[in-house]
Amino acid sequence: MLEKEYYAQKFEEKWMNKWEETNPYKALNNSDKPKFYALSMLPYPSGKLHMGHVRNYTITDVIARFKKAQGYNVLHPMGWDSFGLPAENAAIQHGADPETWTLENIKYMKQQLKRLGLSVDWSREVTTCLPDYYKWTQWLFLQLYKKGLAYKKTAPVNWCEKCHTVLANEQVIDGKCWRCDTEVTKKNLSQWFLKITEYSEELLNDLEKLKGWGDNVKTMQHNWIGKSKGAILKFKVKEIEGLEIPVYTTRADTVYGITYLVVAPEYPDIEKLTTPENKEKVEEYRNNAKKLSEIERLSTERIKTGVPLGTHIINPFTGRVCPVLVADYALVDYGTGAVMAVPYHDERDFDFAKKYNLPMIQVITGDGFEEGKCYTEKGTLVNSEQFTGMDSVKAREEITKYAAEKGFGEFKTQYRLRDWLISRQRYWGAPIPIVYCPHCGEVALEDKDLPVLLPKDVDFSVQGKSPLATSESFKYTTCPKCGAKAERDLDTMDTFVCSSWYYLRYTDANNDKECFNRDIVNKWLPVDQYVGGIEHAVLHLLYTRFFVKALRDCNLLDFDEPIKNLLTQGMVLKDGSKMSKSKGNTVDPDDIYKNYGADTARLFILSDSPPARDFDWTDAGVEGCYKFLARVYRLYSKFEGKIKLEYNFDVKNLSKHDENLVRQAHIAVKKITNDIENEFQFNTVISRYREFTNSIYDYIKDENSINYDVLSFALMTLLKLISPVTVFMAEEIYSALGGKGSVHNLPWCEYDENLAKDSNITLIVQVNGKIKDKIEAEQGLPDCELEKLALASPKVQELTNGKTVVKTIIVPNKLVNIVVK
RNA sequence: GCCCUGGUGGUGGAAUCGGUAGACACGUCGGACUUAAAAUCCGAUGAGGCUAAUAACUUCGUGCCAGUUCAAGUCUGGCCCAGGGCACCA
Repeated sequence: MLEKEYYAQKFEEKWMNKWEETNPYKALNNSDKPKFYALSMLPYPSGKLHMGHVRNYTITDVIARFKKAQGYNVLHPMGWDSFGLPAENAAIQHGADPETWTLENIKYMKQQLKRLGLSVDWSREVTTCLPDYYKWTQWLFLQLYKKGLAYKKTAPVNWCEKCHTVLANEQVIDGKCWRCDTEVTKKNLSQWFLKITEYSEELLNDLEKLKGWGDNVKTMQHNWIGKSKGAILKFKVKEIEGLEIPVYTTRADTVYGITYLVVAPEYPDIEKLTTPENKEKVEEYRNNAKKLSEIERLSTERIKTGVPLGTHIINPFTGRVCPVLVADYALVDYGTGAVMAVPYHDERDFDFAKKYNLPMIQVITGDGFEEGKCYTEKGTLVNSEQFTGMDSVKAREEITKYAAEKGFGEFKTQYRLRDWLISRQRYWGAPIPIVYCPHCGEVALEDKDLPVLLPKDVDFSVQGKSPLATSESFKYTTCPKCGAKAERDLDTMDTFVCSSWYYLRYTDANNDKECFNRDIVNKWLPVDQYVGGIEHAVLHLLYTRFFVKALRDCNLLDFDEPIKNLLTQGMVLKDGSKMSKSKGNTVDPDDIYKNYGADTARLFILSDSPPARDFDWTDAGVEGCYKFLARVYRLYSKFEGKIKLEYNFDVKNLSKHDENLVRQAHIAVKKITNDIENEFQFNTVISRYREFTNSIYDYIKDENSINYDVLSFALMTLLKLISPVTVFMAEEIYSALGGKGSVHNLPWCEYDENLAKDSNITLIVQVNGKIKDKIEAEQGLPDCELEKLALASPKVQELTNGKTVVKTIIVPNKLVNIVVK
């Protein structure tokens, strides 16, 4: 029996528990049905679910349920990205064990997810901080290592003083730590890197294959990879025999305009290039540069400074002798760390040359060129000997060719992308499975030695070095090669390594022999629909693409891209601004479950805004959705006992009144199906629910004229349409009406194209493109009939009277436009 | 500076192909029911003009300016603004 009024709290938990017992959402690794892999970005177990999670997982859940109803074998898994700093910081602050803290959070949040009614196959749950998972993270690291894709090197790396660890380039946002906003400094450390740059070209080219990704994400990755085509040119140093300075340039066409050369303060040969009389000034300059923060140094506003080194280069094209200077506008880690300066045709060189009174030579001219002003556009070469008169774009090619022939240059493609630094000086991560032996050096562990378990006897409070160094039991081991006493690597891996392959593990989550079975992973991948936040555009979403390509080359799987379709959902705002604890405008999902039920939360978070846009959470909106659910529920409650699960009618014999409702049902099915298939426009889907519900209310206004077969058809259609969104209410109603099994196992509704439109049309009558009349007419009248109808309109006659009809435009079933003079 | 996304009522947002701009809601106002309130149900709601009028009619209206077209929120060109990304990248 249904209650008289909708009260979600009475039945939501009942169904949650029932589904827990029966696991109706189990995905099968062998099924005849076509597969559909619906994936959400896995949560970090921070303690409680927030509304961003609710939005993310509701979207994925509705997609998964829709596809299931359409007959797909759906894989919709969930897991925990559970290594990372917050657990460790909690350990430091409250003396808790990071593992206990994390697992407790998982337990709580898992309950919250279940309460949200997700159709997740929990038998495939993955927890990245547990040994049965990180064993395979370590194993995969070793595969990359063996393939030469993981290497250790000493380099200046990004250091966050607050997090006490290094960061990857992608984790530095505007010179600050992505996690805590602390300004990042540089440190020289020996660290592990993954060779993502080996895949620069493929990562860039394959973006084109990703038709199901938004342009915003693709452009971000495109910019991040930052490909540019140019040339390396080598300049002999006049004072030092055998020493050359190579530069990278995209403007080889301007070589005849070079008047000086600039090297970065960290340029390796800088000391050789400095003459004794300049030594003091140069060192002072370099020390100052070191002190400048990354943010200051990267500011384009800053006035450019530099000092001469005292040495010179000879321009091989002109024989001209040009001074070499150090200036911090040259960057050591891009190109060669040295820049050829052509002040007349480069803004930066221009500013710098003006400040220090360095000479300028014009070598390009073109439209908009002005004497004495910097000209950076394309044009025609001047003052360039045999290249004078050549188009500048062509000259780039020709001059580089010339340089190559003469042996002082070559073509060069440059990328901005850097290798991925994955060492972290923190405890709560997967240990790096490498040991250092005094005899054998760097040695990879063997498979049988995995996992390298995290030790418990650790002092978390150490700062500036890895906490693992404080564990004697962990630090010392024996060399797998020679058995001598050896030391382990004391860093852990970036958590983004763990999250780069979790969705592969879902396909075969309980396999304890392999990280995943090759056939199974090939079968499920690529992910058909991935849903998550845009903030991972150049983090997770780039790393994971690299990972799959690397694992393919390690011969572990057979596809090139992991994600076929990507939906990046917008943020959840509260009353127009970002939800945050400091502003005190957060909404706790538990409160919503308690006061309105999970169905209301699900319905509301999908309404109002399309998924990709930001969503504004308002109390009034929640209230409105709750009322709508109550309105739907009342329909079923009111007619309980009269609603038939099996109904029977022939549309041809129905009254206009009945036929109209049947049509409204078919229209609703058609539009809702299309809206979901067309970029998951759930906001309009929910509008259609309301429209169709309003139609049913219209239909029942006169209780005496109700045909219960027709009404049952409409109500059962509505129930099925709404079931992916309001999962509990749909099940409750279906069960109360005596439905067998679960409403969530019913197939999706079909529609009849002929019935999915109104029987009549409103013909729009225009005169000279302006609407003058609207006429009710039958569907499908021929053009000549429509024209007759339009011309018969009194208003049209009034307006055409005494004028000539030039032409008539007819759009079938829609519009007639009469053009008069 | 370069790139991406967007700009529609008081608000969130609708509008396959160029073909009724503002679906569906929120809000507001009014009505029914009620002793009263809540809930519910019904109705009005882009701006202006004309009007006794809520009827009829009419003008304007999708960031701005042009253009194409019988017809433009939608297409083309040029701008403006907002949000996001990249950037002393040579």
